[in-house]
Amino acid sequence: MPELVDVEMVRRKLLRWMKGARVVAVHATDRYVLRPASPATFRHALAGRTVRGVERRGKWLRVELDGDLRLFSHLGMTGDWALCAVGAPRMPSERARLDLVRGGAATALRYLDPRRFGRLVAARREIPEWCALGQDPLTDGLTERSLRRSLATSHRAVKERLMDQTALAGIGNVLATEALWIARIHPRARSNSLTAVEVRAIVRALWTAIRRELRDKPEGVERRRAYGRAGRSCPRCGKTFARIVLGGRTTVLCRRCQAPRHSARGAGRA
DNA sequence: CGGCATGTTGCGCA
DNA sequence: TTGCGCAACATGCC
Repeated sequence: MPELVDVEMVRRKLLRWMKGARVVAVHATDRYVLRPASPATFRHALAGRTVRGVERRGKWLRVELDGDLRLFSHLGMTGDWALCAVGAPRMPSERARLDLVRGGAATALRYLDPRRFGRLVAARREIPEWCALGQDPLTDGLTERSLRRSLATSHRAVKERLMDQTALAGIGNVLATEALWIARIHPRARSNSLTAVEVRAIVRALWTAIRRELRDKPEGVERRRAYGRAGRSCPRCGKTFARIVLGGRTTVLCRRCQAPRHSARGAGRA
């Protein structure tokens, strides 16, 4: 469930469910998801507090509560928040639960995460992971100028740079793969070798991909053009999509549309 | 059974 | 010191 757009959807529903509500009880027993805090510390920090708002930067959520407390939530690969009835039986993938009261009505929210790559952190100040995040396209904006600056300072593969959360926050494998296909840029192209025209194409492609996911969620999966389509044909030119591994992550590309730019010195293989 | 997965971190080796 | 590949983390699905 975990890229900028998915996390933004979770933020919106959390805001709807939590804003103005008071946390009356906390059930949290999964030490792994709460790491390194103990469940007791976590419960104690949250109990009795009222939710003021829910923010997001990149793939991190920050629930603001009174008394200057913040609940940070990262969904990892399979995390999600869901509404349930107070006292509902625990689900196998349930890692934490907050019982809430708002205007006399009692509800509960549970954090579900079968794979447990996610994290929950209650803290009185910002956490390092949050502070290290780069610009978030939706909350901070994303322009040709800002992306050019961020790409120019790295010679790593452009796809890895786009997914570097300290450079640009929220871009994951889906958005990076989609955007580079739309922009017709080879994922292994050196970040700082891109021309102004190419950077502009990536900015536009990122917005196209983000907008498409925002609009189509959650059925939009089938509308993806490159991600998850290795072995099928490129909707633009018909050539079979190739699959490579870049930075340890599966990367799908069209070798015709996304051919490496020719370099006199003989540039990258892929 | 093996392979793969929307994420992050840490280790060992250039 | 920096950068990169790779394994690990824990679990489900095909």
